Amino acid sequence: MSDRGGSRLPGVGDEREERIVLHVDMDCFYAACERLREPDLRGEPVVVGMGYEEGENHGAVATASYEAREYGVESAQAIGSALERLPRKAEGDSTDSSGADSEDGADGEDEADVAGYYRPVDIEFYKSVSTDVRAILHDCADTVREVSIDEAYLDVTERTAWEVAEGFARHVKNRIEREVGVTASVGVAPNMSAAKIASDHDKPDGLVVVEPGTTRDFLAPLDVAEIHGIGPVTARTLREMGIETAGDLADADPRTLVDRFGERGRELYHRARGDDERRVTPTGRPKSLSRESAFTDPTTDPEEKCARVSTLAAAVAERARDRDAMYRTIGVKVVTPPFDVHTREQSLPGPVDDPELVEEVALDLLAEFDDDRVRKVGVRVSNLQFTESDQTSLDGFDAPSGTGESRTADSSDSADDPKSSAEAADDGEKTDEGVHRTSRKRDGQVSLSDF
DNA sequence: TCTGGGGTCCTAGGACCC
DNA sequence: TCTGGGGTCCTAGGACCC
Repeated sequence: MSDRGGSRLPGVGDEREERIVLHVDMDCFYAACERLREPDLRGEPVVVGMGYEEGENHGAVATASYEAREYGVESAQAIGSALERLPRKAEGDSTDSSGADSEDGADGEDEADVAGYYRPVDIEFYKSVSTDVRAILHDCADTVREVSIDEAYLDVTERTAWEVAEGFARHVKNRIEREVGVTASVGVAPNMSAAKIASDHDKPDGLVVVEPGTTRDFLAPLDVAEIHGIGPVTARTLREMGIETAGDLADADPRTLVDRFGERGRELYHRARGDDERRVTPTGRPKSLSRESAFTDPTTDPEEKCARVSTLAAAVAERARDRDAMYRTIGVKVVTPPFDVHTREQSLPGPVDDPELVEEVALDLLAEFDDDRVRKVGVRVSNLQFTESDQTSLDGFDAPSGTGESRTADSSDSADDPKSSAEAADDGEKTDEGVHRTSRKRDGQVSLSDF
């Protein structure tokens, strides 16, 4: 290619080159997966609910197929509301189905064919489908950043050229559909931000190419809320400032934006102008792991809260162990009505892999909320360090952070199974309010790890 | 919206250190 | 004792994303 910005220092000079970035976004992924193993669902309204169980009406909508959206079913909606708009298809045994709460004055209750298929989330199955898609993506690009189970960025600069980028993207799309059986929408643009918006632009089964030099014009007419990073709160504030479209935002005075939103304001300003210097980098390791769970009805009962937190603590610890992660910070999340989120966390002197300690610290932090009505609780571990210098992710830049520290893996093994006598003695003293908890700990692990 | 679960990043104040 | 400046870590909360 001809030299554009002038030749730079060899090696580091890439920054201003035009990249070719693909954003691949699976269409209604959970619903598509359900259709994969249950082809009769094709063309039918499908609702996949989390926290939902067959025949029940609690939980929330994770994914609604486009057919279901026609009836006003939306993502994140309570299943109960979804059922009001789109009754459950009577399957196998008829009985309840439509009789449920019945609709108040809704029009046709005798239009019996207006009904949808409700399925609980089966994340393991979706992951297996996702794995197949990823294999294709990695085959098509040098760098892949998986953002979630159904979404990824690809840097394909070295694999194609702008003149044929559309064909390249179509090839990726076609492979996914042919080899896996689900459809994706793909956006192609010179940067991540624009590619993301492009993939969203023609959503089911879409393919949108935004060529270099055209991004700003492409973005200008779009609502600010379509920009990644602008949520409801920011969108409202922007509107109050008279900024409604990406074009308005691109023409705004960046100083005003920085005043209102801090450095994020400057970032959004650049995004609106089609400028985004972020490079596509491979998916990194998680920074935190958590589990949370809502009560069917908000509860005041301390025992109920403790029991739930204990369960979550065990689940989080297990999750961490599965991923070879040690953690140095343990926290809880408590949601009180209407929807106030409170977090408390505590850091340890060094990383541990210690389920009992997770539970102990979590319960301790929870105690502050003993008297509160609580609708939801969660447990989280963070400040992770990965023991196995690992295989799992390609591209391992090892030396994640602390250099020699990963060797603590050994100690965790030995400290795990045999309850040392010192530890047993410690447990006996828990009676005194559990205040001294942090200082005692499993000497085996902690002392080895810090300093 | 009457609100499910799992994440990320940013900000801001206080503690502590030099 | 007070003032100045800079840096890091910890904690809590907010906004956002899928």
